[in-house]
Amino acid sequence: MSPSPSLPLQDPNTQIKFFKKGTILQNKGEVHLKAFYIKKGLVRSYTIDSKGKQHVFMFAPEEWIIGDIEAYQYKHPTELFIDCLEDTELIKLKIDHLDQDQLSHDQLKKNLHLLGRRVGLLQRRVLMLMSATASERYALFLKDYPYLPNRIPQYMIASYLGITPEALSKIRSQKT
Amino acid sequence: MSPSPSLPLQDPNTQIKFFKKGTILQNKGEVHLKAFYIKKGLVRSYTIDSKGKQHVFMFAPEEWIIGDIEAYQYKHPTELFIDCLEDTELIKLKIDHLDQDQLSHDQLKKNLHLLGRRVGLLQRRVLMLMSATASERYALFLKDYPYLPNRIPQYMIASYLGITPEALSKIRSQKT
DNA sequence: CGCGTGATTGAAACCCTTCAAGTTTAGTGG
DNA sequence: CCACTAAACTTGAAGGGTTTCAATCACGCG
Repeated sequence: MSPSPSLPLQDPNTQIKFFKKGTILQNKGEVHLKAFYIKKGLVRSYTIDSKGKQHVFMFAPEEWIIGDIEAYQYKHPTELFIDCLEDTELIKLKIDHLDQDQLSHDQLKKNLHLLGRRVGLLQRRVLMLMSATASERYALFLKDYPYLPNRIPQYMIASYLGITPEALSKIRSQKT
Repeated sequence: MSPSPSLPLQDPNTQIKFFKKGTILQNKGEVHLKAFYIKKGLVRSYTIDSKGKQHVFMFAPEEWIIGDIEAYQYKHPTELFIDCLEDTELIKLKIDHLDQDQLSHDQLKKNLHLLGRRVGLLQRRVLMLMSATASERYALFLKDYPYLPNRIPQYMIASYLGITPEALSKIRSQKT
């Protein structure tokens, strides 16, 4: 799984901003949605369900874009928190630049390509969540994102995979 | 969850085709991918995993588009079967028309909108699969697609929800 | 050094699956 | 239109993979 193509959605006069590890970039319930292009560092989006449990929706390392397209599309407050897992350097994007009129033909095509890749990733994820056991999920994660595990605490990986930290720990100990 | 916007991706000289219930429109492993705009009827995509189990990826009733964007984006043979659950009237689309050069500005925008909605749906689905119990999943399905249950066999709904037909049957008997 | 966060390990509980049988429904041909 | 057969749904018992809960361990950092 390769990263997103280079910098679509870009507003010519946006500037790079820096945030320290732990900074919350977006809170659940916000209406003015944001999207971020990550230049350096690592960002995560997650939700907290009705039972108070966290679920990691995605990780965004260098060259990825993160945001809540669902909330934007369906015009409701976001379900997603977004925060920095490392000191991060990013570009703030306006999510509604996705399909605005003034965008050039080329920019539209770039955005299309970007969304297409996102759809592809999500399709894989859905099929994975429906068919794979806990240890299969972890194996797939290692294969798709070999460079990520050492940058992310295991309990967050477990959350991304839809299993508990304890289950992941046991899987890892068996695999030796 | 409302249907897709009216007919993007359209090739002016494509024509409507008719298929009988049970017709397979696309087989797993195919390389020349197809996409379909459903005018009337009901179509489904599904995969068969390494253990031989079926998993319904999506249902496409009237005004929806169905295809394997993942396989198209990442240039590999499709994992998805596509077949008709009812007698169906559809328009065959070329999936690589998504971002082709000759498309007009307006068509590109329509396609962007379409993909945006798809991303939104998939995001909801992922979070649902990670956080919801079997009976919560069924409740969400009824809420999002109230018009579908009486057109689809229950074992396929169960498959879409990532649970067994038996589990769904028991949930339904309790909810009385 | 000590505290806090994250990882590990084990036992019990649980939800869902699996397997099997029986029942209902739908489709088809006579 | 009925009879027959296959498909779909239901129901129950047993089993299993994960979760939950709790305790312990490891480690980085002030």
